[in-house]
Amino acid sequence: MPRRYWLMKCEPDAYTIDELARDGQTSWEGVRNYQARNFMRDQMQVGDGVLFYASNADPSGVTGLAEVCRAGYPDASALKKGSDYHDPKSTPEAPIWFMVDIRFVERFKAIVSLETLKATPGLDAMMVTQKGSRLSVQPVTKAEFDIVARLGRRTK
DNA sequence: GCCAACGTTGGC
DNA sequence: GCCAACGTTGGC
Repeated sequence: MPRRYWLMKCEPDAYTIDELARDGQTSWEGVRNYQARNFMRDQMQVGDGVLFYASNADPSGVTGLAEVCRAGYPDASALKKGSDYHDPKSTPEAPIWFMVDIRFVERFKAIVSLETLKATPGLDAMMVTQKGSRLSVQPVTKAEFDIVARLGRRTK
């Protein structure tokens, strides 16, 4: 299967590209949306490229690159009583929620802001640039991924 | 902090 | 299975 590309959102209060750089890799726990879950459970593969997106930030935008280093597996936090992410409907036998692991690849010199994404030709179809798009794990094309990576590497 | 857009829940 | 009410997301 060819390498695929994704955009994953996270609020800076929860996790940042700097923390990923420090940790090397992390488990993407806590996603509680079925569409996003399906992508992680069914489609994301080791080696897939990830645009790391900071949402609810000032400004919001892509702060770096990551790579899937473990394909979808059950999200243990859903089973943990007392966890913020606990879901009583999920059981070890029939887990509802899934996550992937990602590893740090690159921290952009400067954030590629949502404003920039919206203004860049070739990125018009990206989900994240559409109004009302709330999906926290989104597919992106290789062309889109490459454009954003180039924007992130340029020195202003 | 506001609020529009969206996803989920639950009564019927 | 409809849809109103509710909770959440996320840009601004």
